[in-house]
Amino acid sequence: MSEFTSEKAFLEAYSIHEYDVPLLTVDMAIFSVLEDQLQVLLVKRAQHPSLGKWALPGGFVDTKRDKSLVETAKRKLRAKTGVATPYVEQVETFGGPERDPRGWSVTVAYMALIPAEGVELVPDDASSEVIWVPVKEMGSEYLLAFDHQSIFEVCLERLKNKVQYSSLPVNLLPKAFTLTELQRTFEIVLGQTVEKKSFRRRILDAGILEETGAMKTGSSRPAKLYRVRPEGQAYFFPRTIEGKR
Amino acid sequence: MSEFTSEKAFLEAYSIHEYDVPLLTVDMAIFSVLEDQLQVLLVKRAQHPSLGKWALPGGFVDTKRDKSLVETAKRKLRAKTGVATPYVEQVETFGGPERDPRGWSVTVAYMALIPAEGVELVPDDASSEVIWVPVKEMGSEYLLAFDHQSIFEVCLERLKNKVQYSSLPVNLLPKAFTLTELQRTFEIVLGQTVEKKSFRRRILDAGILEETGAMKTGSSRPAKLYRVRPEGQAYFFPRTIEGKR
DNA sequence: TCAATAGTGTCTATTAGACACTATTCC
DNA sequence: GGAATAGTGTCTAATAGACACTATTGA
Repeated sequence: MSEFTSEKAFLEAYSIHEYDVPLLTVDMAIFSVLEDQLQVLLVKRAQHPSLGKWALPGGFVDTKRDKSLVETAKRKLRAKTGVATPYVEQVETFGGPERDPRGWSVTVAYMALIPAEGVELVPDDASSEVIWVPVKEMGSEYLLAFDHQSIFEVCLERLKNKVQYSSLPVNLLPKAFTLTELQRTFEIVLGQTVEKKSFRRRILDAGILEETGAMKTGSSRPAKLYRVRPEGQAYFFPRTIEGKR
Repeated sequence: MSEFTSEKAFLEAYSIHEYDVPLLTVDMAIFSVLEDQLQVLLVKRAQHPSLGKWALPGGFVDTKRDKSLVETAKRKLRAKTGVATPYVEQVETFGGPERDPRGWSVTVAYMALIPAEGVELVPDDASSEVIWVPVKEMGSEYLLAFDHQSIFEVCLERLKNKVQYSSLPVNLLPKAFTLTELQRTFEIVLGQTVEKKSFRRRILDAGILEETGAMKTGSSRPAKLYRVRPEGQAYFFPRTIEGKR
């Protein structure tokens, strides 16, 4: 049993600095679709360790300001992209003695989906450059710091998997979009074509969209513009997209 | 840019104790089926804070011994139950300034599924009692320390959700079992009955089981005994269990 | 009128649910 | 033979894929 008789006495004597605690960071894979490709945001580190290497954006919890881990993630994302209302989802937490040269460390990995339009990438103290990189070029062109390559891969896998049975990709598009644009976005993330009628039935029957009333004109026949219903950010379908038989 | 010219100089001067780092723990919801009920393992805390309160088992990472977070989780589980090869899955990481009186803290929550038979619950330094509690009694009978009630609820929700489309419940049974026993286990976790033929088709067509060759006798007509194929621990079905139309 | 894209009608294949049926054991 | 449980045959309903079809615009 404890040597302290009351919890109050225990807490007054408690100092976290007496223990060998792991380092804790939050990192994120921020995805968007630009130029008909799924891309991920990378920063060039302006600080030790791994100064000058590419990495996923992230950093320490600000225990003075952040009220939760997702707040830390959103704060980092807003600093880099200016986007205030991203779709953010916790993916997995990684920990071990070897992943950071400073010692036993833990990182809580998030993925975020944001629309590409209107985003302006801004470097800060922690990063000298901020860029979009097509996910197809990851692993070969860009060598990431720490274990960020494998964190990225886990986030990408989660995204690709979830697209099979959820409406997540709506978060990659601007507020109003056509069904064809939405289908194209699904196809880009899935890496495979989708049958038009099935896709439209699936999305429309799910009831996650509503017509804006406006039309998108320009090419040929105008298309209806839709927006996401307030609660439609993450609908889960009872079946996965099955693809060709 | 950094005031250090080399990463080596930076690391030599680095001390984690100069920073205001969050506390990090690992907690887990260990599930099993006993007496035809889904139950979760609770411990009575033998240490401050919240000494004497019920809690999910867990604790600090041992930076000397643990090579990863899941190792920490498995070590805690083995200490309480003696089970060496549980099904363990990371669920979510929670963090915030209010969840622990010692300050900004983070816990990585895992859930585990273990067969009930042959498990002997053993208290240790950190826990004066270790018990199984039916999940139906959680929230009313047992008030948990910290934010463990909500962590438990998230783990339970993950489990119930995943049973809809995966073969996870096979991990709640002993090595050999009949299809009726497996069906009953699914029903207990789902909280709803399942149609026999549909269930058998689903499981058998998935190819995750193999016959042991032995039969279970005792009541009336003997039933074939099955075991999980090596890679069958977590099969994902393309559709969810839909229940009555 | 033609090209291009939006959007629909409808058939087929697959699979989960329903449920009655048969099979094998113990008593 | 009857109770009890294991296990099957087979029809129906729901839905995703296939794909040809129609609709509406600009040039």
